[in-house]
Amino acid sequence: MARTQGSHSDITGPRIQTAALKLFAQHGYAAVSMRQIAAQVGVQAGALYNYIPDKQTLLFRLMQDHMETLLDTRRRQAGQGDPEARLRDFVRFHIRFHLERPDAVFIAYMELRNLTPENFARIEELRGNYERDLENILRDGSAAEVFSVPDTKLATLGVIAMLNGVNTWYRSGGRLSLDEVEAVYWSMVRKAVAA
Amino acid sequence: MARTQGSHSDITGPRIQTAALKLFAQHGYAAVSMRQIAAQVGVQAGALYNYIPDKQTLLFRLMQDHMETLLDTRRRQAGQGDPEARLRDFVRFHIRFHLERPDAVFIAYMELRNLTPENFARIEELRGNYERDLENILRDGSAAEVFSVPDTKLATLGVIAMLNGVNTWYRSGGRLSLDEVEAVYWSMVRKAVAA
DNA sequence: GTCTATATCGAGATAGAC
DNA sequence: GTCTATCTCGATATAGAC
Repeated sequence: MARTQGSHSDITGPRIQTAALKLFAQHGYAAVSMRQIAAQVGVQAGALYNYIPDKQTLLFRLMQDHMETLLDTRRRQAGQGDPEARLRDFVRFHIRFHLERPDAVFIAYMELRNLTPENFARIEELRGNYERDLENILRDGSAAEVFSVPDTKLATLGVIAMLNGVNTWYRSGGRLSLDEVEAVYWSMVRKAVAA
Repeated sequence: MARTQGSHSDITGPRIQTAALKLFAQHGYAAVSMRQIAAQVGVQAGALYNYIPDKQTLLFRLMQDHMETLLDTRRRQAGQGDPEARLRDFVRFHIRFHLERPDAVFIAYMELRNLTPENFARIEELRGNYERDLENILRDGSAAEVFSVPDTKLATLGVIAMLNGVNTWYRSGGRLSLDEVEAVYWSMVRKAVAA
């Protein structure tokens, strides 16, 4: 029988994360109230505080989970081979991973300024780890003279910025398939860093 | 003599815009109160409403002013010549213009979702005008076979995304001068679209 | 673990005196 | 044109019953 009260600890926790992710991405962290999140989950606002100490921690955990999933997934999938193959692999991975979770990506990007300084520093450290991955590929390729970039750090930031742009316009079912998008961006990245 | 009351219509209007620009960029539109803006200006909150009908209109005007300044400045400075010269000119202009006003750029990018649908559509139209400028350069260059891009529209978005990234890390007095940054990005863009 | 009720606070916007 | 005072609303977070 349906009940409107009772214990749901197993499902309420994840549902809070999911609801907050969606609402923060849609309206922004500061514009979303705890009441809205609770309504989306189907509980009263007070019940949220059984799962999170406060709103700030909720935001931080969303961003931390996202960044750690990014790093873990990348670590497991990262290919070997020559620098060009590794770069191609990175481009493909980055586009695909980010297109699969647009809400989390959007939040991890747009809500940095709503983190406390301590939380901000922790997220930035994770982001730095990810960027170093690409930077190493570009440095190895430059050393092997298969790439020629005027500045390894700027090339890293430039490539990531270009790839991040995909999330702002791509919609599945649009003019281009995911494979086509990957091919187009790989073509531009490859040429941009080519010797 | 100093006075704490009286008429200041000539200066209060611009000061509201300046204060709002700074505060919105720093904390986000939704997180900034009208009282904060008023305090920065040096008036009481009620006085703001002699200049703006509401907070939403204040945000919209900031973004509209920014986009129209972008389009006007570009129109006056746009160079002629072959597609490669025009592309180089665009890259240089884009980086320089955007680095000169980081707060306005940040807001025009991050606060789109806080606009009403009508205001959003008007800003997006202005942004489309700017993107078409670059798109025409890439199309002309492809037709002349000095460029080779797999998809003109995606190349446009890719280049702009890459260039926008500069604003996230550049600080004057840092490792690279503005001229060096322009040279590095021009090198990457040129190669990315080269035939 | 969730509920209802509430404490405390600050938001956007307006009214009317000066 | 700016002030003070205030209306109305909703925010985060907590307390205690069930």
